[in-house]
Amino acid sequence: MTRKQLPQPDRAEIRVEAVLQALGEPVRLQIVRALADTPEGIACGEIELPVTPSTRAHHLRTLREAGVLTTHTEGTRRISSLRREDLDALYPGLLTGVLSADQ
Amino acid sequence: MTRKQLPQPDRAEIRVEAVLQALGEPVRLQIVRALADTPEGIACGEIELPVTPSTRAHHLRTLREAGVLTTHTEGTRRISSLRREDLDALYPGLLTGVLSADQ
DNA sequence: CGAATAGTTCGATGAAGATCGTACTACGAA
DNA sequence: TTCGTAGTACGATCTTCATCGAACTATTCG
Repeated sequence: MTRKQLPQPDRAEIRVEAVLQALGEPVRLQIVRALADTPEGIACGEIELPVTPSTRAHHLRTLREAGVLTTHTEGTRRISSLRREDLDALYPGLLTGVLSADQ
Repeated sequence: MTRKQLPQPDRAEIRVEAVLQALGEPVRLQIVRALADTPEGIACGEIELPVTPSTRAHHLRTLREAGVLTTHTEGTRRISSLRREDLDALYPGLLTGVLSADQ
């Protein structure tokens, strides 16, 4: 079982504009909410989304490049999880606040 | 001196996607940072911004319609201030987190 | 190996939105 | 009432980006 970390920005490279812009898109926010429910990470394809696989890949890349989530391969699957520790360190309260929004 | 509140969404009407999208634009984030420094509100024109007045008006409208700030007239001037109380109630920690980002 | 599975990349398209200049409105001062 | 100031509204333009289908990569399984 191959296991590899996909490229992502270091904590110091994360920019708040990119994070906010990434979170400000409905589909991506839906992804983030799904990840928040499963701290151990989840395979991209298992999140139910109203878009095609290619669009899904685009959004996951955007979130990863913004520093919101981290992804590693596990065989043919890609497991993503929130970079909660980094985000909480950089912007304490932000993630909690976003996720506290009812629906 | 005329004084009038400009139309804005009720607290219950504020949507987190709109807030995040509004905050995820560099010029608008600059506006929000400026407002955070002056709780008593500030005239739009006094915020130094790298855009023309019409673009500035566009961004202020976007922020107002998203529920991020409130604006009232004071003579010919329009004073804006953050809707900190509403945002903190809806998304506790969000604003603090965003503003804690260094630059 | 070959087939199946999970997911990406690329190019095209259409929609959203950031920007500007110009024309306009509202208010206060003279 | 006329002028100046503060700011908005509108229309045009240009850029960004969400979306898709099709082709591709990588990995596991038989």
